[in-house]
Amino acid sequence: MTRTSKTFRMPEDADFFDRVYAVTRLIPPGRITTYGAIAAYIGSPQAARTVGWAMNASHLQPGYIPAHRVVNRNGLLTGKHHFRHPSLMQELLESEGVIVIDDKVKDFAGLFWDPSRELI
DNA sequence: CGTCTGACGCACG
DNA sequence: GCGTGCGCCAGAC
Repeated sequence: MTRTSKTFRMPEDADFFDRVYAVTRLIPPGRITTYGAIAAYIGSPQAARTVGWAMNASHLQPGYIPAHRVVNRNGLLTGKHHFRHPSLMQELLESEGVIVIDDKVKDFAGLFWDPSRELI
Protein backbone atom coordinates (compact mmCIF):
# COMPACT_ATOMS: atom_id res chain seq x y z
CA MET A 1 0.00 0.00 0.00
CA THR A 2 1.38 3.30 -0.99
CA ARG A 3 1.02 6.36 1.12
CA THR A 4 1.13 9.52 -0.94
CA SER A 5 -0.27 11.91 1.61
CA LYS A 6 0.54 12.71 5.19
CA THR A 7 -1.69 13.88 7.99
CA PHE A 8 -1.18 17.49 8.95
CA ARG A 9 -3.17 19.81 11.15
CA MET A 10 -2.76 23.52 10.65
CA PRO A 11 -2.65 25.32 14.01
CA GLU A 12 -5.94 27.15 14.48
CA ASP A 13 -4.34 30.31 15.81
CA ALA A 14 -1.63 30.61 13.21
CA ASP A 15 -1.69 33.84 11.24
CA PHE A 16 -1.16 34.00 7.49
CA PHE A 17 2.62 34.07 7.58
CA ASP A 18 2.86 31.25 10.10
CA ARG A 19 0.60 29.15 7.91
CA VAL A 20 2.78 29.82 4.90
CA TYR A 21 5.89 28.78 6.79
CA ALA A 22 4.21 25.69 8.24
CA VAL A 23 3.33 24.41 4.76
CA THR A 24 6.65 25.37 3.20
CA ARG A 25 8.53 23.34 5.78
CA LEU A 26 6.62 20.24 4.66
CA ILE A 27 7.76 20.36 1.02
CA PRO A 28 9.91 17.26 0.51
CA PRO A 29 13.46 17.69 -0.82
CA GLY A 30 13.54 17.35 -4.57
CA ARG A 31 9.94 18.46 -4.93
CA ILE A 32 8.53 21.91 -5.62
CA THR A 33 5.30 23.80 -5.16
CA THR A 34 3.98 27.21 -6.09
CA TYR A 35 3.07 30.43 -4.32
CA GLY A 36 -0.49 30.00 -5.49
CA ALA A 37 -0.77 26.40 -4.31
CA ILE A 38 0.32 27.42 -0.82
CA ALA A 39 -2.07 30.37 -0.80
CA ALA A 40 -4.95 28.14 -1.88
CA TYR A 41 -4.18 25.54 0.75
CA ILE A 42 -4.23 28.02 3.62
CA GLY A 43 -7.54 29.46 2.50
CA SER A 44 -6.55 32.58 0.56
CA PRO A 45 -6.41 31.43 -3.07
CA GLN A 46 -5.85 34.97 -4.32
CA ALA A 47 -3.01 35.80 -1.97
CA ALA A 48 -0.20 34.17 -3.91
CA ARG A 49 1.58 37.48 -3.95
CA THR A 50 1.54 37.65 -0.18
CA VAL A 51 3.09 34.20 -0.02
CA GLY A 52 6.02 35.66 -1.92
CA TRP A 53 6.21 38.45 0.62
CA ALA A 54 6.32 35.86 3.37
CA MET A 55 9.17 34.07 1.61
CA ASN A 56 11.03 37.37 1.60
CA ALA A 57 11.06 37.28 5.40
CA SER A 58 11.48 33.52 5.72
CA HIS A 59 15.14 33.76 6.65
CA LEU A 60 14.18 35.68 9.77
CA GLN A 61 12.01 32.83 11.00
CA PRO A 62 13.21 30.22 13.46
CA GLY A 63 14.16 26.90 11.92
CA TYR A 64 14.80 25.97 8.33
CA ILE A 65 12.37 27.11 5.65
CA PRO A 66 13.14 25.69 2.18
CA ALA A 67 12.03 28.76 0.24
CA HIS A 68 13.92 27.56 -2.84
CA ARG A 69 11.28 24.86 -3.31
CA VAL A 70 8.63 27.49 -4.04
CA VAL A 71 8.44 28.72 -7.62
CA ASN A 72 5.79 30.48 -9.68
CA ARG A 73 3.00 28.67 -11.48
CA ASN A 74 5.10 28.21 -14.61
CA GLY A 75 8.01 26.68 -12.74
CA LEU A 76 10.11 29.83 -13.05
CA LEU A 77 12.58 30.71 -10.31
CA THR A 78 11.15 34.20 -9.86
CA GLY A 79 12.53 34.52 -6.34
CA LYS A 80 16.16 33.82 -7.18
CA HIS A 81 17.29 37.42 -6.67
CA HIS A 82 16.28 37.29 -3.02
CA PHE A 83 18.83 34.66 -2.08
CA ARG A 84 22.33 35.52 -0.92
CA HIS A 85 23.47 34.97 -4.50
CA PRO A 86 21.19 34.92 -7.54
CA SER A 87 22.46 31.45 -8.37
CA LEU A 88 21.87 29.99 -4.91
CA MET A 89 18.23 29.05 -5.48
CA GLN A 90 19.13 27.00 -8.53
CA GLU A 91 22.11 25.42 -6.75
CA LEU A 92 19.96 24.35 -3.81
CA LEU A 93 17.42 22.78 -6.15
CA GLU A 94 20.08 20.99 -8.17
CA SER A 95 21.63 19.67 -4.96
CA GLU A 96 18.30 17.91 -4.46
CA GLY A 97 18.22 16.52 -7.96
CA VAL A 98 15.99 19.12 -9.57
CA ILE A 99 17.09 20.17 -13.04
CA VAL A 100 16.86 23.88 -13.81
CA ILE A 101 17.19 25.23 -17.34
CA ASP A 102 16.93 28.95 -18.10
CA ASP A 103 15.56 29.64 -14.61
CA LYS A 104 12.83 27.09 -15.17
CA VAL A 105 12.27 23.76 -13.41
CA LYS A 106 12.48 20.78 -15.73
CA ASP A 107 9.60 18.28 -15.37
CA PHE A 108 7.69 20.83 -13.32
CA ALA A 109 4.49 18.80 -13.53
CA GLY A 110 6.19 15.63 -12.36
CA LEU A 111 7.88 17.29 -9.39
CA PHE A 112 4.94 19.47 -8.37
CA TRP A 113 3.96 18.93 -4.75
CA ASP A 114 0.43 20.20 -4.16
CA PRO A 115 -0.33 20.68 -0.45
CA SER A 116 -4.05 20.51 -1.14
CA ARG A 117 -3.52 17.02 -2.49
CA GLU A 118 -0.62 15.77 -0.38
CA LEU A 119 -1.79 16.98 3.01
CA ILE A 120 -4.91 15.90 4.87
C1' DC B 1 -4.87 57.39 7.84
C1' DG B 2 -3.79 57.05 2.39
C1' DT B 3 -0.75 55.16 -0.94
C1' DC B 4 2.68 52.45 -2.89
C1' DT B 5 5.24 48.27 -3.52
C1' DG B 6 5.97 43.33 -3.96
C1' DA B 7 9.47 36.08 -4.67
C1' DC B 8 1.73 35.88 -7.73
C1' DG B 9 -2.11 34.49 -10.56
C1' DC B 10 -6.11 35.24 -13.09
C1' DA B 11 -9.25 37.57 -16.35
C1' DC B 12 -9.53 40.27 -20.32
C1' DG B 13 -8.45 42.65 -24.80
C1' DG C 1 1.82 35.74 -26.69
C1' DC C 2 1.88 40.36 -24.49
C1' DG C 3 0.21 44.37 -21.72
C1' DT C 4 -3.09 45.90 -18.09
C1' DG C 5 -5.89 45.80 -13.98
C1' DC C 6 -7.15 43.83 -9.67
C1' DG C 7 -7.26 41.07 -5.10
C1' DC C 8 -4.74 39.34 -1.53
C1' DC C 9 -1.67 40.59 3.07
C1' DA C 10 2.04 43.09 5.16
C1' DG C 11 5.30 46.72 5.72
C1' DA C 12 7.42 51.33 4.64
C1' DC C 13 6.71 56.20 4.62
